[in-house]
Amino acid sequence: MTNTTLKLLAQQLQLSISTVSRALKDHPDISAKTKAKVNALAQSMDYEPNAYAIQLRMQSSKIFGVIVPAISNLFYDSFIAAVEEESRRNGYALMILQSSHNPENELNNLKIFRQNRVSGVFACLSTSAENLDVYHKMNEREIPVVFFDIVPKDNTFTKVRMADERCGVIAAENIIKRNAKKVLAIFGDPGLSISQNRKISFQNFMHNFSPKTHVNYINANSSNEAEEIFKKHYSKAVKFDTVFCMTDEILIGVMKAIQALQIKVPAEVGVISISNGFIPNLYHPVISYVETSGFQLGKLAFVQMMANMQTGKTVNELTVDATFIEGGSM
Amino acid sequence: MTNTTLKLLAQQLQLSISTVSRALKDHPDISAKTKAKVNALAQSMDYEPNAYAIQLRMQSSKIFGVIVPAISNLFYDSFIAAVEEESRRNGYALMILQSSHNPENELNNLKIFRQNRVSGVFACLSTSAENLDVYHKMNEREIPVVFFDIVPKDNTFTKVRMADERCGVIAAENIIKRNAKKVLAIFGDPGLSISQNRKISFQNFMHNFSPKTHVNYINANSSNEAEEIFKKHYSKAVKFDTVFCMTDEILIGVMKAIQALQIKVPAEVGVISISNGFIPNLYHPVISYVETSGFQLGKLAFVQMMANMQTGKTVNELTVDATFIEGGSM
DNA sequence: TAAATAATAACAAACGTTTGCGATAAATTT
DNA sequence: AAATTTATCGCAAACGTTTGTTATTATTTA
Repeated sequence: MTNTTLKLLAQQLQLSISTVSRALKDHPDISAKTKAKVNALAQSMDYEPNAYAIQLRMQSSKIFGVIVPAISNLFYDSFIAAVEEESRRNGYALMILQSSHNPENELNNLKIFRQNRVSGVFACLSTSAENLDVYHKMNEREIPVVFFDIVPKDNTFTKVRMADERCGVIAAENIIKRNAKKVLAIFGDPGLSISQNRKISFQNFMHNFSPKTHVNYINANSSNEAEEIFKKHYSKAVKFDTVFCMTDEILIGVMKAIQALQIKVPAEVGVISISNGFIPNLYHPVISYVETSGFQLGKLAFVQMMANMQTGKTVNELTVDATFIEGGSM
Repeated sequence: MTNTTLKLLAQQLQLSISTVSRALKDHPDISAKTKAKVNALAQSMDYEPNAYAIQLRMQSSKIFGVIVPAISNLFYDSFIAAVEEESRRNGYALMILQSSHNPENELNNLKIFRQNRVSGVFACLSTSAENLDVYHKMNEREIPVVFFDIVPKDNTFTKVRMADERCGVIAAENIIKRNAKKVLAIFGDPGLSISQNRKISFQNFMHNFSPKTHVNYINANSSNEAEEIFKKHYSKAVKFDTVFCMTDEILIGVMKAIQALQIKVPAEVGVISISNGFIPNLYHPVISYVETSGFQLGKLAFVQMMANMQTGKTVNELTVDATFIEGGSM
């Protein structure tokens, strides 16, 4: 069965296509009687306007593109959920593609976006250092790009991200408050600016406010690695009394080690992490964490997108602030 | 800056639009020399075909719609990841919308899909008993619908789902193997067919093979509820020695109770669950589980979609089999 | 009553493609 | 050399909308 079109409706009603079109949009030129007839038939033939024809005519698509490294991810999926929610409220649909941390995929995805004339794109870089030509071209074409999470250094772009520095500081504050003597701090991929920001701010704060607290700084790229690191360091003579986990991945590894070693939290070891809250709530006691919400970031990104579309080109870097969520692990 | 079009290329090259179009698609009617010129200019002006114009002309959209209750979900996000992966390999893009378990949203989403003339839709019902008219209409319009996870009873539709009965049986088998005397079995929302299938098969198997094993059947709708249930039942005189968790949610609650009560797993209580594996791997020992992979389900759904599109209408119900993954909790 | 105005609806072009068909010139065959 | 085939390319219609302009009435005004 073929789709209902304006032409079909027009034929049935012995009206012109334009009249039908205007009637459907409640145009003042059309009489109430005609409008009623048109609407009735449209309803019964369940007419749905062809979005493609509309876009072709209107030159605007009501679709946003979203690129994430992976959809199946605690952080990104909540980001997507937020953007989807807002988009739908504003009459937009989403086209979501994943880069799998591969710049080549990212390029292909952008091509698809351009072919579909998306009204804007939310992009998370697949790697930190990357060729940004495509994005510059998008800007030239007046397709707003809002970068999130992993963003380029280039300041000609609009970016939103978590307040990573604040995260580091807040974590450090709470560690100091606990009166920690020796802490194990595990950070993520040192190649990412996120890691850098969090680490440096953490380090500075620690150093200034509690210079005598001994901190071991280590990097881990997987939860397994974090688990091993924890076990290795915990076997030393002078045990650390606090562990700081920069990511959920790291926290997972650490918690496995803690359970395996049957360590009491927070009595023997205090645990603090940076997270959106899902993982910390899986344990008893609930792990205290500095909240970085993908959901909030999504909301912010959307606001920026809309601002960009209206004001032409507001270039900006906005951050969503971090807050400390008290669990029972400190 | 305006987008590059065939017309623009044609003007620059002093050729007709049709020639440019054919050159770009390597049509035999066009000379090698012309093709070269056209391709060169297209490249330098980085021409991208307008997907909307193409769809309008071709009456087919290369886009699939996906409806999930929530994107931010351990199961659905892996389903989406799989579908996205396959779609991209086959030149399709995805339009993902979430119903938030609300039939009204589901309807709106379907409307958006129709407006965008998607080539097919992957749908997860927001509630079990639901008006299927819209879906019937899609079938009439020859838009293939593949239901997944939460599927309608109606057999005129194509459905893919986990082998829920097998899940129940496998879980029961392993509980019997453990020689359990008293078990606490916590199931999810009794309104969903998933819960029913898993519960009935579990119950039957238990009853036939180990009629003397005492089983408490309880429903829980959230992890908090599961935690309370566990605590309440564990305080009784004759303690259960094994707990079965139908969902990740339930497992999470149970594990919080276990940690709070400092119960030894598997010595004091054996734990088994149904999961895609993420949550079970967060604990030490790793929880044994019957695997239900959203990723695999996604792959299967895609295969079905393609089959449907080619053969016209293959109506079928396919299931992805379940396997037992040994952790250390039994 | 004639003229002007308001109300209603139709015409037609445009958005960017694809593609059947026709046109032209060159190359080949008789 | 005339006739036919082959190689290239252009014309024009169609896909389903939106919208500026024009045409037709009916209504009001002078």
